[in-house]
Amino acid sequence: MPEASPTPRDLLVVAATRLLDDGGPQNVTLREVGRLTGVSRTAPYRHFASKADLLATVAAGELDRLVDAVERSADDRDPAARLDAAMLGYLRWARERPERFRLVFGHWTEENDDLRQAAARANRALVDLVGEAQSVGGLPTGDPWRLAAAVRAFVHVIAVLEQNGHLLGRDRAPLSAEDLVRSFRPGATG
Amino acid sequence: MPEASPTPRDLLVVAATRLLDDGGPQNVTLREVGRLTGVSRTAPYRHFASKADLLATVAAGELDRLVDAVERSADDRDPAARLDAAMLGYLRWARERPERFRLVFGHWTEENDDLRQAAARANRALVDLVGEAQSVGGLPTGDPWRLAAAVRAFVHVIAVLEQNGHLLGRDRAPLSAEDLVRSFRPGATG
DNA sequence: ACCTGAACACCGTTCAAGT
DNA sequence: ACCTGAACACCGTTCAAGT
Repeated sequence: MPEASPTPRDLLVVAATRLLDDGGPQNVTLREVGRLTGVSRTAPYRHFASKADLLATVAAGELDRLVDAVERSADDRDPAARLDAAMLGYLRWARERPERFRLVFGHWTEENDDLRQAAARANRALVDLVGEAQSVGGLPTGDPWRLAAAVRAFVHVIAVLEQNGHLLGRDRAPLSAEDLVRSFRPGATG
Repeated sequence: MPEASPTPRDLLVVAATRLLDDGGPQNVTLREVGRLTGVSRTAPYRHFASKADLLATVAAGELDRLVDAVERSADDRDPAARLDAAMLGYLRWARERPERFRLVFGHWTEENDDLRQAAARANRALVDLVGEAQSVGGLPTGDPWRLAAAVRAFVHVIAVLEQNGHLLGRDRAPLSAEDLVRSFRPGATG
């Protein structure tokens, strides 16, 4: 069966994502989003309540894609290596799409059902990965939700630090984000 | 001797900081900064090249204050507790001034000499604290610069995670940022 | 169900001119 | 050394009106 043809709404999201990649949320203007999709500059208001709502929709979609990318990174790995591979996949996604990464975890969006559901899905996927790692002995036992929070915090922090240049040395070699991630060996999480 | 009376430039920075606290960088408009200080809306351009330059100046000043607050937190502590106290001071500063914290480490400013110098001072202060902790056995030996980078990364990450709500659980108790900071016990740092 | 055009209240920035 | 006022090219958002 053929691809469902994209709705006007989908086209607006695609255009907004392009503008986001080009220059961050400030570069996303509803007027330009309209122009890029061949409609007037007020047409986006037929589909989104505001610019913040449009950005929240973009963020929800990108969070889903982040989860997909992380899960693909873990595929085809032996069980012991899956969590490490997933963390490296997260890091790579953040590095290759810095503006989307900042949008997803930043303060540009509004409370929005799409975004809340995407966040819930993302958390569920991570808890599954962590539970799996526990079952093959790659992580200590304990509340998987709590351990997943630690994993998420750790890898997220590394990604943020790398984006903000905190890992760079001026006269010495930069710290490797990948090395830092691979060094993650949590103790008990009582 | 009396306080040096604030220059027009200082007043603009104060007004910008107030607007920043109230609503983030988007809430800082040069027009309103001018109005708050009793000058016209284009007067700020006599002192700053652009809005980004004004924000970079604010960021430089706030980074200095962050360093001051961190050093005050470490004062009057026995040597073994100084580094922990400093990290908790960093955390508290970030929590109490979220907009300034995001500005200092965010992407709203321009390359700017004030900001570069403030960053250099901040790093020097942290390397000193780490060297001191090493000398009393509170941290493993090794390149202090490299270890300082790890400390900075760790505490910064905790602060970011807390601000972004990554430490909250829906049905369970939130992770304590303070507990996480106190759990920082680095191993060898290659 | 989707779009348009005019309008309102804002922005950052430049520039000629003033004291 | 510092400030003003007019102007330009933008914004997000609303609304009456159209198909």
